[in-house]
Amino acid sequence: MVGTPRERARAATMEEITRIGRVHLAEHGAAALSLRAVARDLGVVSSAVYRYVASRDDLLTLLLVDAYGELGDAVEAAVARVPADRHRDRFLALGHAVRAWALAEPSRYALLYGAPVPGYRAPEESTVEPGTRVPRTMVRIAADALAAGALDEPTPAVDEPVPAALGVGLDAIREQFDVALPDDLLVRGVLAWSAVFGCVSFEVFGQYGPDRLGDPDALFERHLAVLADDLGLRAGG
Amino acid sequence: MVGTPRERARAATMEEITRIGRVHLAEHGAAALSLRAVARDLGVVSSAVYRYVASRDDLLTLLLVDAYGELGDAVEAAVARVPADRHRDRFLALGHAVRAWALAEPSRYALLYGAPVPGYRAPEESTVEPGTRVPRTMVRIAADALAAGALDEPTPAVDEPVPAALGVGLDAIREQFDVALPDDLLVRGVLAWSAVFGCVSFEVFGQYGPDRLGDPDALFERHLAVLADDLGLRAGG
DNA sequence: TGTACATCAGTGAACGCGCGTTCACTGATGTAC
DNA sequence: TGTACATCAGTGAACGCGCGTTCACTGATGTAC
Repeated sequence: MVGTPRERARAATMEEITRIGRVHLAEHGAAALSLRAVARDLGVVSSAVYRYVASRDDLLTLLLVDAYGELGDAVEAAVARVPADRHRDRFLALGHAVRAWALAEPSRYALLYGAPVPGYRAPEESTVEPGTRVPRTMVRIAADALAAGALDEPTPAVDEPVPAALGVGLDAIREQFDVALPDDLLVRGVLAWSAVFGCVSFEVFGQYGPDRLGDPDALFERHLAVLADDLGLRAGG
Repeated sequence: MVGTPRERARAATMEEITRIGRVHLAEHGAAALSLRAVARDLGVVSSAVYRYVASRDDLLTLLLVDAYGELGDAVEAAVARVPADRHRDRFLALGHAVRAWALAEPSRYALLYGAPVPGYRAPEESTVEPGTRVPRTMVRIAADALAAGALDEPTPAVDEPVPAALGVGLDAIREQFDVALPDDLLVRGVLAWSAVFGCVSFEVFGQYGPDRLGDPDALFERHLAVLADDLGLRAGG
């Protein structure tokens, strides 16, 4: 109970708009998200929504940040539930959390990781930070494992060092996430990151076909295990 | 020059519709694809398009099959350009071809591998076959390598055999693609498949952020190398 | 070869719909003196 | 404590737009005799 009654009413309406937006996203997808429909469900004339949201794109941004936040919360909570020295289990927990959230919220997942909404550009300033929470968590897990000496040295895929141009990109990651990981490991981390989301997207978006390869749980479990191996994460450590 | 003039005119118009549809897909995305807009570009009144296409969904299916076909052609041609006994290079060629097509045709790629278009269900009978050409090609590469004794035995990620329910799904793949691959290898194949598309989707859909990690070419190259290793594909064999 | 008929591409008007956004407005809630 | 004023949520009408789909129609192209 903070702020004046008016402020509280405003905050409540704001939350209600977010809630309704989530539902519409789930039912009709991002491209069909409409201010008028949200207004209808809010029980208010369409122009009234402009008191809360500057435009349709603004509403999309709101929902984008909301979804990134929820996914980020879910992933961080799942990882935190695992003891800090069980690095492989932390990685597996991250993967499971991403998949569970995506299966529970397919349309919001699609908003984040499907094709970009045509004609919409997410504003970087409000979107980059919430959008990097998952990769940040993953890089952190790898860095912790490395620091604890719990990482196997994987057979390098290529003997040559990474090209200079790629090295610059990797430096940016190290700086942004404040970790010190060698090039090869960082590249493997990026692969694990995109591979996890690749598997999840294939499952959520129906690429495995109508019969879904029989047992999606077991399939994902095995995939995570291979990716953990690629990172050098030992069982039990 | 086959068929009556009328039939040829019809085929030409059909192709023109497909061409215009591709352009609209590229410019506005699948959700905004509209029969009326296609009619406008075709220089014809909107109802005339119904002579060629039963509905908007029908047009989407047409474009879906068209895109799958073009991607399939590109991938198969790229793989065929590599000598049949250079299995790893064939796999790399597949990956490069997928990525090149996706970067050249981001909206059509999004139609195939982004989130499903809300409210649209692809008819299986016309869509499954063209949609499985890439995984079929990949499984074939692995099977050829195995048959030629050119596959390293990878360290198994898990010692236990795959669960029965997953085994059933794998049997279905073996039957559909007419290959005999052991469970573990097949699971790795599915991972490589979804990981390749995961990497490509991240790049095409902008998940790597505005600076794109510096050198996307080199990054993808390394990722492909790791995935090839995971399949046991030896360099040069 | 010529005529009667069938096929089919394309027209134009209409149906009912939903959309984002602006604008002048009413009336309730809050604030300063 | 009471009054004058400012703030702000919500109204209702309007703008101009695009959409999918149906329907009765015209007129050209093809076909059977």
